Amino acid sequence: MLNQTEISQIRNFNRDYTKLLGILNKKVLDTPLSWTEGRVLLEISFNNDKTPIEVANNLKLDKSYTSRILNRFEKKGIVNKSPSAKDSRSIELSLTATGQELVKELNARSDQQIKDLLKDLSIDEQRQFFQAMTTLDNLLFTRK
Amino acid sequence: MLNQTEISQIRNFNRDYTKLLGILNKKVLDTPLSWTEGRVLLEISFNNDKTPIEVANNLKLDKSYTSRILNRFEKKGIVNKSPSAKDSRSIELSLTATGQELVKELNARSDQQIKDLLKDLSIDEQRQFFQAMTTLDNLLFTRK
DNA sequence: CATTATAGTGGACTTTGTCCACTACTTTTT
DNA sequence: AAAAAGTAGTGGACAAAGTCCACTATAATG
Repeated sequence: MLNQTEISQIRNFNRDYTKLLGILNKKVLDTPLSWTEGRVLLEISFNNDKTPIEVANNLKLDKSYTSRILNRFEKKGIVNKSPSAKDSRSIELSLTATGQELVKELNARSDQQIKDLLKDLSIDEQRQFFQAMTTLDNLLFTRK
Repeated sequence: MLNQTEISQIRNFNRDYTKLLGILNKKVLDTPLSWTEGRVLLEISFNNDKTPIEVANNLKLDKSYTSRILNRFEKKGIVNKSPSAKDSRSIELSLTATGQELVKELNARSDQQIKDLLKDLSIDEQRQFFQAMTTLDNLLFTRK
């Protein structure tokens, strides 16, 4: 088991890392979308014909809140709502051309954010970074 | 330079990791404090006789917002305010016994959070985790 | 059928955070 | 020493983000 000092170091890292990502997000994400709106948009972009309730469940958002976000998106011409064939209580969401553009832009910005994160590292260090992150990912997520 | 796939992997990791920490925070932090309030409390706990403006600057919070949080803390008996000797516009903050207890509790919970994070890993894997995290920390923060 | 559950919506509200203006004091400039 | 400029803390007013509840319409279950 890890000792107290090591646990503190992990806590420090977590704090610093989330802070760093938060700062980069603030800087990079000067889009017309809030953070949650961005997540909703990306969630819809993953596969088409997603329903509002799926979005809400996957992102653990209140369904009422989600509904309002989607209304905004519709008003802004980012998503289309079409009645679901399977369940007439429900709705199928799809991105408009504008929405797809916005997704592209968000993705490009997120990529740039990562590049910024690594820009002061040498090629070799970037490889080390990637390797270490992959280790964490395997231990925490992938192997589950 | 890292390729597109690798960058995507990093983005995925970042998303998963912040999500994980967020969930743990929500679950663990069922204290009477919001996240920002927790940060303010810890900030005050680092060293005594900190002034409100120092707290606001260090945490990059609005000073007005900070002022309100501190008022709440005072009302709840978490911090004491005493007039600053050096600058009579200012205030020196200190934790009450209650406040110190709360800090202890927050720290214990944060430690527990880390332990929960690692609880499904073997000792050897925990060492791998720690090693990988240290590498990231060195590359991103410490060596700066 | 009758009951129970679910999808989406809007109203009302709370929490969180921002912006601005103000007072009281301090520091700097002249 | 007086005037000007800057700073610490506060409250009002507001905006943004998120929660809770009640409701309608439909679906699923027995």
